[in-house]
Amino acid sequence: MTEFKLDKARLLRRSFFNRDPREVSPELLGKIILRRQGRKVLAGRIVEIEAYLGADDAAAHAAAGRTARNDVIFGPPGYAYVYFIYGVYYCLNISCMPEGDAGCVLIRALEPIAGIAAMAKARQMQDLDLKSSRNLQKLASGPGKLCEALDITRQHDNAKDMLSPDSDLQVVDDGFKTGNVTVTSRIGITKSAEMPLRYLIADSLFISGKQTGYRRKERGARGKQLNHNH
DNA sequence: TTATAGATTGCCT
DNA sequence: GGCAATCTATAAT
Repeated sequence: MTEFKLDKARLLRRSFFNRDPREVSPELLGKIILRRQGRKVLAGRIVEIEAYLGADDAAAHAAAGRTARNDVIFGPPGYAYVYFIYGVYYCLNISCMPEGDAGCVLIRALEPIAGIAAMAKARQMQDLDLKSSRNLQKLASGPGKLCEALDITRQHDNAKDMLSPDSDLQVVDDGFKTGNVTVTSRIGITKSAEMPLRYLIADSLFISGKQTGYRRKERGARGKQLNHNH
């Protein structure tokens, strides 16, 4: 588990997201999604991200052009794009690129670091032993799971500015440095499935998917280590 | 107006 | 590994 000090956390700058999602993704790993519920603070460190581009990316919601549903992706950077999938779950993205240009990053998995009991309750896991790492790994290790854990819905959170001091849904930096960033192809899509746009902290225990030794090994073998300076 | 696929998850065998 | 759950956008009638 990585440490987290709320008083050291600072909102990311707008310019951070005013770029291509492929540049944003590797740097966004290790940053924190913060949810305020009254006096309570729920937080998770980002350990897995996918980049979605514009017209050139058939898998992206933006590919078919601007609509009421995907409007946020074309808007200014740093805003939450929340969509409903399979009639069951919500997924959280953050808009990238200058206003008018499409691009976003899908937040795919979080390492829970604050408000864990509240997250467990939201996930209907309040009766489980939260000292068990196996159970902690189930809290937010997927795009649908993390939205449930942080109570993120389209109705309440779509088009919300995640860089505003007044927002109850923010992205912050507590100074944590990540290593071991790996890139693989994206999960669960059929179009443009070969593009290497999934970024993850390779040794994190909190990435999405079944937590079996086989899957872990396979993933590591297929992913490419990314060189980057921090 | 009706059909179908989808950036997922958890339960079933 | 298979598949149901169940809403939405978009394609096909």
